[in-house]
Amino acid sequence: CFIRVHLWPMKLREIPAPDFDLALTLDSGQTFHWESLGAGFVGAIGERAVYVEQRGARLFVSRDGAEICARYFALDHPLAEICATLPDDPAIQAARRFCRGLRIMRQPRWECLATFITSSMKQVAHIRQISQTLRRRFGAARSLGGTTVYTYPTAQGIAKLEEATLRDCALGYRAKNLLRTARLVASGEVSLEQVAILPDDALRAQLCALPGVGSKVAHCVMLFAYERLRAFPIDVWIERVLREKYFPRRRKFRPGELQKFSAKYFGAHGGYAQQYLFHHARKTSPRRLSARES
DNA sequence: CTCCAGGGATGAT
DNA sequence: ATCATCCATGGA
Repeated sequence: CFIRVHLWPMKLREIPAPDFDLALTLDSGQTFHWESLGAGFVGAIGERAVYVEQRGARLFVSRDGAEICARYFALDHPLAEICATLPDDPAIQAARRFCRGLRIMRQPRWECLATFITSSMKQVAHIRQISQTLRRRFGAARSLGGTTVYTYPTAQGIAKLEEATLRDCALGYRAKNLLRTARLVASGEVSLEQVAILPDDALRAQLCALPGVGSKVAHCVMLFAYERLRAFPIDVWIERVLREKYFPRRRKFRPGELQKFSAKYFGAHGGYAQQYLFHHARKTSPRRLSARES
């Protein structure tokens, strides 16, 4: 099977992908570097450049990326079973309908951690811009189908830089946090691989010890890079959803109270519930464009 | 112009 | 223990 992408024809391999929506998953705020190309997308999965295109319940993937893609997009997650364990309330029902085929991906640890350190108080569009700038300036170039994709810079690569160099990438105050965390990881003082054996609470504590990592970022990294499907990141969107849909009368919440409620209420696959609620809210929220209706 | 964004760290009550 | 403030930057 061939497809012509840009200049060069590329050999593709087909893999089954039932209950999966590629475009939806790539647009759900988990990763920030995939680019639309032709009928599909190009991006890097770790050190490898990949082209992937969906036709119905099948993916067509650049030749050496099939297994990597299947793992990256978590095509083995039993989505129907996972969804069956989520609470069956109106908010979840609406979010599930809207997010059919959205999967929680398995991302490389450092790349996910670093990206979410740079995500603090940033819109998705700008997180993408920061990710691409870091990749183009400090990552490795890989040519694919006539275009070039860039890997995410390693911790060692970031650790060598000066803070001012990172600030030039529009990182703002996040530059210091990214640099300090990169140096901790690059020096081996912290091993992102070794902490993977820890139970949820201990893993979260280790992640929160890193500069620029608090509760929200730690939950994101646990969910997107450590297969902790219980993790429930609470950002401004999710807090809004929880307040409106589950506590419409309440005003005050003690710190951690919503986190605790979510852990108990959404359960073992709460991360899926969170991602569905997040994406549904973000994509359907009324885009206030200073309504002039006079 | 103002408001806000997949927050975190710090210091004051 | 909770709360207030600051931190940079760009899109809407």
